[in-house]
Amino acid sequence: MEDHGAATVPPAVEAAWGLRERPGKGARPGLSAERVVAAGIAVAAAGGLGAVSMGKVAGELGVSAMALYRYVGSKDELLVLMEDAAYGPPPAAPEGDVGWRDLVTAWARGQREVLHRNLWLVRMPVGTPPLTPNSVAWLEQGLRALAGTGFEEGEKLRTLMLVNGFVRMEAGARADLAATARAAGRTLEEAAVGQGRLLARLADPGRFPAVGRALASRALADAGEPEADFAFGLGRVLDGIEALVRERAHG
Amino acid sequence: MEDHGAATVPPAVEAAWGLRERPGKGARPGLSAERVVAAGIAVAAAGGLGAVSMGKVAGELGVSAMALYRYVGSKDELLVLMEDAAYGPPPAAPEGDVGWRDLVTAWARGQREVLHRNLWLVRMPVGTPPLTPNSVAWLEQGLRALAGTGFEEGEKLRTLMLVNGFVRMEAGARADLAATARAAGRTLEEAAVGQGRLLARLADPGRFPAVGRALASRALADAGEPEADFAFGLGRVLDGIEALVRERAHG
DNA sequence: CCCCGCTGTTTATGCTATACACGCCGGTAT
DNA sequence: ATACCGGCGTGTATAGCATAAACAGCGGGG
Repeated sequence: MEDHGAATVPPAVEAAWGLRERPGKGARPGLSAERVVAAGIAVAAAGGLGAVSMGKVAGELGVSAMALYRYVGSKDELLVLMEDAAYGPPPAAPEGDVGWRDLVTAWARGQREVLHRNLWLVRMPVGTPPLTPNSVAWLEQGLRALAGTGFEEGEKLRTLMLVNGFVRMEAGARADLAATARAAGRTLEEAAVGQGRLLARLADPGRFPAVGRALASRALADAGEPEADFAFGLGRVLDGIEALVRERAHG
Repeated sequence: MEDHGAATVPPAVEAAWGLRERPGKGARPGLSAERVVAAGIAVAAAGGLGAVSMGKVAGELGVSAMALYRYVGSKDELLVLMEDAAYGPPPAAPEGDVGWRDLVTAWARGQREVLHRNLWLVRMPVGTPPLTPNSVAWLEQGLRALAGTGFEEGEKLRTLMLVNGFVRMEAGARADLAATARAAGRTLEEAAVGQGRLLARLADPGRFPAVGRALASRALADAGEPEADFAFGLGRVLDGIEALVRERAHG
């Protein structure tokens, strides 16, 4: 059992890659890891990530809480499997003669769509780097999108980190705004305006003149436009990448 | 008590701005919100954010758990106050005739330093948009840094979101790597290499050729260099901003 | 002077993850 | 055909969590 240097595989990762051995000796399982994960996703979709408890998930399946532990090693493992299942495989890359910019845009929008479909993903606590099958598939897709840039491999990885980070941040901000809006029973734009008014009440314009100026403009209402937020940020990021691409190609 | 449209102020926010009324009628308090928050930060610094429980924090102060509720309305409120206190006021902007790029760089590095000083901040669940005093002060500083760009106010806000998102993401990735490294008792670089070897074992190079290529290069070892990661990402973001600055100035 | 209100505490409730031991069932070896 | 054993789902138990509710003491304002 020489481990000497190789990191141990987390059980959750082994499960996701389907490396669980099924001895086929005893009684047939009445459940499956897939059904447990699906039930977990259902609970999260209905009540948010905070509503995911082993008891609730088990209730969804008409089963006792402890039964789940035959299929997932722990709650954390369940969450990792839920994340992997929710992402799913990346969408097919755009066909035809498209440049890296379109490919990366599609990659980012695909992730954004996933996060929008299941908002609980945004609140998922970050654990290990991507090691589950679909995460690797997304990484593969991203690396392919950058194939035409002439970047070194390390630069590609860092670039994807940057894009992914932006997508997650934007989705998080939107989820926050949506949550406060729902709590107050208002629309997204009303919530954004309310946040601005609240900030204006708390922040002394003498001490915070720049903040006061930003509040005086209708900037916060604009910030409630999620599509514009996303397009702006992604545009900046892509412009920054493009600058490096040009430098590599010409210099 | 007309609320008509103005969002209600979360108690945590009121507390942070020091708007709590002290009736001064009964017995003198033996504690203070500041001491509770400081104890919470101490617990988080020692055992991570997961170790922060009302009981542990109270124990740090030699007091019963319920006593804390005289000073913080809930655990969530305590976390918000901890976050605000940990960020503290932003550092002074660089003196002299420096451009927006240097100012934004200092702003980003300041945040990075805060996150590095208290790693638990990275795991902090995101709640409402920034409404606490120090958050507003950082926002003020960021807006001032962008004063020379000619951006509209909304563009400034979105730009700061972008930069802040990158800083948080990079810190999160580094914290993850550090956690796995510590769990395995290895250095950061060894952990990065271990992750790569693990990925290589799981991901079939036939299905994931681009990932295989990235692994074949020493890219993952490079990715273990946090300073290079940060500089690369921030450089891309700033280049993207600069492209828009030039467009605004010239067009 | 007295009492009200604020202090910290004790107690209790309900929820959480999960270790442990059990009864059961059915495929497999005999 | 039969016995058995390993995987299955369950019931019970523990420890930790946030927080509601009721309580004892003390000190300054009426």
